[in-house]
Amino acid sequence: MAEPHELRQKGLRLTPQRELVLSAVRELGHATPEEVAEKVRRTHPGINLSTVYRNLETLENVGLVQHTHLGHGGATYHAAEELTHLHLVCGKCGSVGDAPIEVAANFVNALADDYGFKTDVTHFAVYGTCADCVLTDV
Amino acid sequence: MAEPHELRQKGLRLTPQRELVLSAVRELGHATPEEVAEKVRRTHPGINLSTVYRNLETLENVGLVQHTHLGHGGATYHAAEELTHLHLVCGKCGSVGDAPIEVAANFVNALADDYGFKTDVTHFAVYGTCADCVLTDV
DNA sequence: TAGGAAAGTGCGAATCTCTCGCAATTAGTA
DNA sequence: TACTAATTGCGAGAGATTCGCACTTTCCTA
Repeated sequence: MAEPHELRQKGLRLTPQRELVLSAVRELGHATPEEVAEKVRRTHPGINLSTVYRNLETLENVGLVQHTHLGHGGATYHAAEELTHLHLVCGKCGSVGDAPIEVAANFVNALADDYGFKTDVTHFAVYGTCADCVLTDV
Repeated sequence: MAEPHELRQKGLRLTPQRELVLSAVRELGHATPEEVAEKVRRTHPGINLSTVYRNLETLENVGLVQHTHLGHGGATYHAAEELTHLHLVCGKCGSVGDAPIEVAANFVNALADDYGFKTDVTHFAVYGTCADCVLTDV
């Protein structure tokens, strides 16, 4: 136990709520703040929604989690170490698929070369129609 | 004047509000519902915000306008015929640049070939850092 | 061309999501 | 152990969108 907790290494105080929020994000994979709160409440019923929002923001500032936009309005959070894929959101069925970021490598390079734009492909989802719905489509 | 109005062709009733919303979207290029309402109110002060929302949705259903997500929460609306470019949103300065959809052609094809996913590149913005901010960046 | 059904509008209330202020609590430090 | 600053809980508040409902308007039909 000589090594400091990862949260402490980032200069954050170690509170039960903070740890719970972080582990909830890690366990859930994709999660909205609301879902994180719900998950945390299973073991810690008293936790406040504001606290969840604030901790997600704090954890994002130190790089432990990141958010992406999968649709409509709400952001969804991921553990930073899992953000190695992009999201394929289907507009018909609402499913969220994954694809390795390498698929977008050429696209990212083209934007960098032609526009000097440095793209973060994981921040927004890729919207469209999934394979199943393309087939089902009338 | 023998040919029916484009709204009627789509099976919609022709109301002044509807026409105003549609032409506002066309004139504005990118616009949030709030901006559309503001624009319409210059000539038709009484129009209700609910009506704007409802008409945007209706017009989207018949394919005359489309919405995209440029950031945070709010959707922005475009006339369908103008959606020929993708949006490069800078996370630092908030600027929104354009790029022709052709830049994404390979990317779109790769997703189609590998995952059967039919991508609508214009629906979500492409997030990253614009050329100016990349230079300015420390 | 008048009459009426159905679509559309205005209005206000209700939701949902997220942010803020403030007082009480707690972690980490000396 | 005592102190200070960070953190939490809670309730209020802001912004965006949706909904119900009564009234109005469009457009089809006789």
